[in-house]
Amino acid sequence: MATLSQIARLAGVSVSVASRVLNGDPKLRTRQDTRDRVLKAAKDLNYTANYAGRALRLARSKALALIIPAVSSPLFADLLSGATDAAEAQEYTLLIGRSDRITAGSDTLRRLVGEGRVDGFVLQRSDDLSDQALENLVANDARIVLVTSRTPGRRGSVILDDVAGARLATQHLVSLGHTRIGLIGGVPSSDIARRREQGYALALHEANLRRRDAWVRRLGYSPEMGALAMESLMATDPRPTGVVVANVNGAIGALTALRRLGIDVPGEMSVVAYHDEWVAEHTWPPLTTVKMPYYQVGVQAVQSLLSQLSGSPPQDIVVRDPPPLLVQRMSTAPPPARR
Amino acid sequence: MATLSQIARLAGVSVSVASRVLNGDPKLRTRQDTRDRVLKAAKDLNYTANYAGRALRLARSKALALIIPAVSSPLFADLLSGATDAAEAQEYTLLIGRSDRITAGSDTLRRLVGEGRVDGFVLQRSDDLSDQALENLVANDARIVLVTSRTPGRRGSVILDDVAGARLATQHLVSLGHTRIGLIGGVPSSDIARRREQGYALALHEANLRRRDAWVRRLGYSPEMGALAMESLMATDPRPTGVVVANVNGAIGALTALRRLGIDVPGEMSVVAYHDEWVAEHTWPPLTTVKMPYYQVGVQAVQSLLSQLSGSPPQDIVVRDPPPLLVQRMSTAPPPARR
DNA sequence: GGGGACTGAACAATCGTTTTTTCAGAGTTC
DNA sequence: GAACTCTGAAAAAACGATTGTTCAGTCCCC
Repeated sequence: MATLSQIARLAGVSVSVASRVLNGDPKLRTRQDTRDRVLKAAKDLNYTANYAGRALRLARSKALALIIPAVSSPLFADLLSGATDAAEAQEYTLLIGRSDRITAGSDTLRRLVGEGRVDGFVLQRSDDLSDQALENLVANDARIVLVTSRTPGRRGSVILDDVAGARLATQHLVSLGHTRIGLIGGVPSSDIARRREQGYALALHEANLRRRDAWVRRLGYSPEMGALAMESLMATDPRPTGVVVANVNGAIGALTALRRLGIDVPGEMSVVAYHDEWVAEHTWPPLTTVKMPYYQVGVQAVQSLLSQLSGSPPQDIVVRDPPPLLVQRMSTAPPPARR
Repeated sequence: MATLSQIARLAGVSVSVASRVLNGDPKLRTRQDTRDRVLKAAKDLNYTANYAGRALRLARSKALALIIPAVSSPLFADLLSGATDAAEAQEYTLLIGRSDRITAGSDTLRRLVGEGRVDGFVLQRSDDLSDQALENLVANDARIVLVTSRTPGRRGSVILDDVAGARLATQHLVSLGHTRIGLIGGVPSSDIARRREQGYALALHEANLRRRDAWVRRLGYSPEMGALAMESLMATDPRPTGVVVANVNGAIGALTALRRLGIDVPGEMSVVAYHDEWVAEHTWPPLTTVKMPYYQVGVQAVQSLLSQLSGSPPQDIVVRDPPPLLVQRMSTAPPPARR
């Protein structure tokens, strides 16, 4: 590739002038024809500023990392899109990494920033990464924004309005007439799971319904865990007539379990899932879900990170716009007539 | 972060010695205690070599880009894992990008390499990117390996044994006794789609079965297209009793269409999909698929790219190991009794 | 016509590495 | 003891970009 000095030589100017013209330095005084010569030379040689040279000089890479637990879940598509769009808008490059590789001993995060490969990162930690473990993994001064979860301390975060989302899902079942409503939630150590459970409890409370521990499972968000949880929930007596599953992938597993058990959905059991993704349209029955503004989380996370990079203190943001949206499909219906 | 010169100062040596000790330069002659002092200093200061400085000096970024069409499809999880593992093994960083953003006018690819951000990339182009368009998008000397598709010319490629895979899927239906077997394939302009159709045709030919154009659809690999194709296939008379869907996401859409039409799977219609992914276990009925060695494609692609970077000529690789594997679930069965 | 202000650019330092080259001193050889 | 060779390390250049400083010329003014 062409370098700045080649441009300068071709244009018959010094490197500094070339650099300033190309960067539009307002403090540069130059004749129009000099400027034109530089621009033409850059165009002719198809100039692109070398990334390493610039990064070295500026001590900034203009790159961010987005670390998410399961790149393969369609769920993250929105988050990814949002983050990409926001990064692109500021001419930042986005590196995507998997947080399932970020285990306690790993130095990936530290290195990414330590080497100056990225200026900061957006991290969605896996559920089993504790606050303490997290702090051990990153440098104290690392610029980082957590998404969907929080950590005590001075890190920034962007989370969903989990309480409102889970509440909406629960309210949907309530409004269909369900009175025995279960919850398949995340692992208890996760603040996300706690907020969703809170929303569930809130909706029950508002409807004067009894919240029974026997109807709550806290295993995690994978299809396998969803299936397991649903099976054990079906073994309770009386069993719930409707279940809120705090993650769509878990809900997909839950549907599979119900099918194995020969329980009709939504005839005998209604299922509503937290989060929406394309697969939810193609399950049987198609899943009723609560769509959360995941795209906006991606956007906000990157924006918040960038503002941290330019000196602002870390912020804790809750994305409430657009609000949680009930996507009604076919997995929910009024409860069966009392037996 | 600590710099090399800080290490050197702390260890009481010159920068050059510090650098060579840390890089294990075999040509360096040094006393053991000098070496020890350097290593200790590096450890104490928690030294990580600055990425930009190194990249600038070496004119290599030690980063690769993996560009795939739909990051959100679970299908790509394996490819991604393979590529990540292979890159990590060589201490390369992997950037993940979306090729749905790579349209004709885009200069992303050119810039990525032009800026020196990555040394080369692995590209799975979207189906609508022609060979010509592709060549326009990348610099002539860019190091690039195409995955799952090929291009005439001197680019490297790593593809699946699509003929064998599609043949296996078709053979499965044949062995169940189907004689009227349809194909829902990719768009005709894609070489991938052509190879899969070839495998389908081959299996039919081997079984002395008639291949009917009316039973072949070529719309693409999305759930929507799969659904559309299946609907139109069901309108033929006689209709096929089994269909090979050349992509699992399309097959998911096809199942949805069949459900809408009230056609029983596998009672009235068998569906076998090309490619496996976790969602296939959770559709209704669970999809019988042919699992292709996508992980290995990721590994090989990165390895092939790295060998290109170290001077070898581009290779065209077909991954045959492990061979296509039939994952039998519940969407296939013998054809209904003749009416 | 000499001093000052302005114009339009060049000069030079710097970022952190890597790597070739140079070099001082100690040891060896004849 | 002069001329080597080794040893162990320092010096210096280079990668490509940015940016504060310097500088040569021109114009204006009194």
